[in-house]
Amino acid sequence: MDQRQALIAFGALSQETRLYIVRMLVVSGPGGMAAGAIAEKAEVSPSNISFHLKELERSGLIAQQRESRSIIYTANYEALGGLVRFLMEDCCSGHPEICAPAAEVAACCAPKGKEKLQ
Amino acid sequence: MDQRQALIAFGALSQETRLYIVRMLVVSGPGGMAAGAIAEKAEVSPSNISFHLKELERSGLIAQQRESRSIIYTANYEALGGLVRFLMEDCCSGHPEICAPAAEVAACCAPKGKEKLQ
DNA sequence: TCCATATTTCAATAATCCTTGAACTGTTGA
DNA sequence: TCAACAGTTCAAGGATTATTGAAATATGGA
Repeated sequence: MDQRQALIAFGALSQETRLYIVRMLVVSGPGGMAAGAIAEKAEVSPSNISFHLKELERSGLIAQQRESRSIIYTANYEALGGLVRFLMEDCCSGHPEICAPAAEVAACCAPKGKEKLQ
Repeated sequence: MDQRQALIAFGALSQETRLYIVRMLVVSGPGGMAAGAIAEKAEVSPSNISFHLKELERSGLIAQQRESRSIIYTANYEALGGLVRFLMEDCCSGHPEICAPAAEVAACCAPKGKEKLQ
């Protein structure tokens, strides 16, 4: 994740509908969701959801794949991780204050720590 | 950090000059930087830097304090940490892929791990 | 008090982004 | 092949955001 990509990603996340989509797709997992289902959940028109999905795909935060008539969108976990990484990249130059809360959240994903899912 | 704040923060970070400012302030530490110095580094006009600094302050990602003639801006590490946390909040619902890289970066801030600064 | 410095505010313009509805493309089943 | 379904694309308009330069505010020193 370089600065150019990060700028696009932050821009993508700075719009209500798009932030909602990303969070929905993160939760929905590798199975993803069809564009229509996303539109319904987000309560926006097909053409509008298409506009935002396209923007999110351009940012690399989500990916698409056709499945029969539907187009399935999934979160790109690697890109999201990269963005978090980018945001924290500088913080270790003497400022653990930023990393601290991140480390805290990350802790719940520790290999052995699966007991506290959700 | 709620969704409303996150939206504003992502919007704040989605502009080149502002992303540059934030990264500069994170590195510059608690001492911060004067508006003029920031403008010079970022190579933009005083009125333009003022516009962006105001936007960043509105987002909560930076704070200001007057010091004699200068106005000193500093990064708000807590807000940045909160944003990282917000971005990762959902990922533990079965998707350690997002947290993994974050945990990796965060690791360098571990209490005992100060040997690997920068 | 007056001037210089440091920065902000304001108004106008330019640029970008979002929404909408109509038309278009691809896919499936009758 | 045709109709229905699932989405996308496009153009127009509205809304928001960014840039610019001129004027205003605040501070400190002569």
